[in-house]
Amino acid sequence: MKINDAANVLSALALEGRLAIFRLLVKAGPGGVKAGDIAHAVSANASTLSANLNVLSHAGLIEGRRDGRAIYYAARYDRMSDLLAFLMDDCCNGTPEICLPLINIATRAASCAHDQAEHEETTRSAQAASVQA
Amino acid sequence: MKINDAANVLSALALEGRLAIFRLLVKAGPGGVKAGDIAHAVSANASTLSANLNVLSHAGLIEGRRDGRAIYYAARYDRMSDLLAFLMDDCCNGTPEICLPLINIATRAASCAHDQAEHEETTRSAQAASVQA
DNA sequence: TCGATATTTTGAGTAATGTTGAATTATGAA
DNA sequence: TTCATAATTCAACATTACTCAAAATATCGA
Repeated sequence: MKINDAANVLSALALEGRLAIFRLLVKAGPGGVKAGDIAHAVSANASTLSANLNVLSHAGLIEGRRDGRAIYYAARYDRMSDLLAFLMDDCCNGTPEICLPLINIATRAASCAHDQAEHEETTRSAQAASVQA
Repeated sequence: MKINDAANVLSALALEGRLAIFRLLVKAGPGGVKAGDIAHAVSANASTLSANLNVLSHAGLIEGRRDGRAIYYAARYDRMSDLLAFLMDDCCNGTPEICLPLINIATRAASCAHDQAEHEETTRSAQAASVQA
């Protein structure tokens, strides 16, 4: 990912209303949510919502698929992870030992995935995974 | 971290020029970089730079410390990790198994910290750390 | 104190962004 | 075909954001 691309994605997320939309879609999962339901959930005017969906869409963060008269929007996790990789890169290439707080949240996220995958010893593995500072 | 706070931080990073500044400071480490040197590195006008440093500063992403007539600016890693934690949270609370690409970059980042800390078997541990999809 | 250096603040001009109601397009059902 | 529903596009407006030169502030050395 290039820096201007990253700036574009960040800018798409930089408005509270759009960030709320994106988070809703991340939580909702790959099935997506109808535009109308999104509008209701974040209490937004229809045209405002449409404009904001368009911005998120152009940034590659979400995608829409038509089903009847509804359009379902879903988060693109790959794009999100590209952004996070871009943001973390500098830390790795620079002075990694400084980035521990950042690394710790990454580790916590990773353990959350394992917990989900394995369904066992949730708390213990989360603690064990944490890097000590 | 609240959503409006997150939107604010994202908005501070959402301009290519500011993102370049922030990345420079992340790479530079806790010692920071003189404002003048930043201006030279990103080839920015002095007042433009000052305005942008101010935005990053208000977002809590950097902080300045005066040393003689120079002011050194340094990245605040804790703030950055707060943001990343905020962005990853939804994934954990929603449908974690979907977030694997995202989790993988987190794991890679974590292993990069371990590599730095332990200085051994760099490639093997990075591969082992990766979650299989 | 005076001059030089480093940075910020101010003020102005320009560009970009966000919001909204009204009109439009697309789909499905009677 | 005609009507109702779902969503987008359009056009206008208000607001905010960006950049820059010039002036102001702060610090240091002579």
